[in-house]
Amino acid sequence: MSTGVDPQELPPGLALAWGLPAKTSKLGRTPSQSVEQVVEAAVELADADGFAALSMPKLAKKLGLTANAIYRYVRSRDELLVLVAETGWGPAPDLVSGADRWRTAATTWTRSMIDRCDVHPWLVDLPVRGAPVTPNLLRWTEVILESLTGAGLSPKEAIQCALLLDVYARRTADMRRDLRQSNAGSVKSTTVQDFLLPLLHEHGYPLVAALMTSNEYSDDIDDNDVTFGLTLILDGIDGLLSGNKPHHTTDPAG
Amino acid sequence: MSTGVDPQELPPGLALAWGLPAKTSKLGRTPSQSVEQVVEAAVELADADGFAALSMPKLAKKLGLTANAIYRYVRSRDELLVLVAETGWGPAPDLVSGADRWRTAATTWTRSMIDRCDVHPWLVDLPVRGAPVTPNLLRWTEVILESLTGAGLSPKEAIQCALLLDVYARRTADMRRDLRQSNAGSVKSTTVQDFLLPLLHEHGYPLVAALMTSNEYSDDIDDNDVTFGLTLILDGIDGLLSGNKPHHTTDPAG
DNA sequence: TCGCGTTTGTGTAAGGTACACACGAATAAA
DNA sequence: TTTATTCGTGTGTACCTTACACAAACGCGA
Repeated sequence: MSTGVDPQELPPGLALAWGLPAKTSKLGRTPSQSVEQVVEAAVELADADGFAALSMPKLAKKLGLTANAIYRYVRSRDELLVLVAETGWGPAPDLVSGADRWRTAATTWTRSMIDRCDVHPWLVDLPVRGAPVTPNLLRWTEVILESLTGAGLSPKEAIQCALLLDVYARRTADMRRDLRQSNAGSVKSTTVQDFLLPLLHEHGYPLVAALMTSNEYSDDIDDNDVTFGLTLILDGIDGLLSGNKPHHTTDPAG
Repeated sequence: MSTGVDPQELPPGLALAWGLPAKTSKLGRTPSQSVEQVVEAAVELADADGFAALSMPKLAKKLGLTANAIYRYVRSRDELLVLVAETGWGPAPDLVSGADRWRTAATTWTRSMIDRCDVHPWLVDLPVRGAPVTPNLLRWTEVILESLTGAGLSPKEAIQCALLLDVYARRTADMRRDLRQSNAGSVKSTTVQDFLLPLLHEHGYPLVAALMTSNEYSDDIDDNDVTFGLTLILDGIDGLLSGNKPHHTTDPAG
């Protein structure tokens, strides 16, 4: 079991995420909510109105409490966000095992991340404080590490590659969401293009201007686009595995 | 020149970033500041105390004004942030030209981004609303597109690859900063490890646990690490260019 | 069984900060 | 003088968080 570490000194959410409080005393007034219910309500709130709407007063109102009462369940808003992230990402996917199936595994993993961001678009907005420390998020890390090290990568290489896949998934989901709503601030907007295109031609941005006019600058991200970038990364990993990198071993500039 | 688009309807910062106000009338009270001075002060504020300290009241106090007065120079906080980003990233690097030098160019570009994040660590914290629309940021985009299309990539491929490099640079800088400060919340903390390690072993996270104990999970990101990931991406691009992708053309799972 | 202290949850109120706006005073050119 | 523009004061709203008092529920002793 766990050592005698004081939960108070741990980072926000760590103790709660691992179910550590272990509320033994059944004394006192029974809580109207549980931590799980609070987090669940927060998730619903973010699902409905976006990450910006996830405030303590709004959450309290949704639960029929005052803003203050929330702090009996979580110590701070940061702690709540950690738990919300843990719940939002949910359990990690099951990946196929076997050294020759690492491409399938990595693809599944990355697409699962993007899928989760489609389910909970606010996942992209959650601040990332550092390396994951909660069960679900650690499981996501564990399974991709298992696939990559199983394929022959060193632990350190595996982390680097996992990070690359993670970043790629998040950013892809982010852009896809931005383009999907396509509000007035988007580059797709005719007003923006009318303003920007003359300036681009005048100040020497031929490539950006061409992309903008051909609408390739802000088109939707479809499945093929995801596959494209993913293939590129996987090919890079593959080169790393087979050791026959096209040009060099350490110097990327050449 | 520009068309008759109403600057009011443009996204925040767009008009100001392109120097559009063109304040012709010299009537009325002379402003005590200029937009450039306001933005510069905001940059200094963020440099000194981090992105969180970049608030309108604090900025006003630094300039000897009230919070309200700032809104005479920028329409909203979002507009200020757009201009701050434009100034913070600064001018794009000059890249070597020539189809056979694209690796050098891409490497320079990526390392320049990371360098900028070392100069202004808060750049990573700035929210990204969508595709860049300001002169400096568009120049960053233009130069990398020039290198990649010059090497033989299609415009759409070039954008995808540029995005990948961009994401890699930002995330690398982000992690490096997080590890550099290495505060109590970090995984490096002994308290966290004392709490987490038994749980990891108990619940079946052998790989993460091994990495954490060997301290490879939270080590600093040195130059070799940056080179590693960059090489991987560039090798992926190289495979795209030469058309001899190791395994497949479209399906990354295979 | 009853009462009491203890423990715990909740509400009220308040402090502190931030973004943003309405209005009038101050300023300086035309 | 007229007019346009900046600036300060004051206001309003919203948010995170804490301090304090009250209310409820349980265990224990009488």
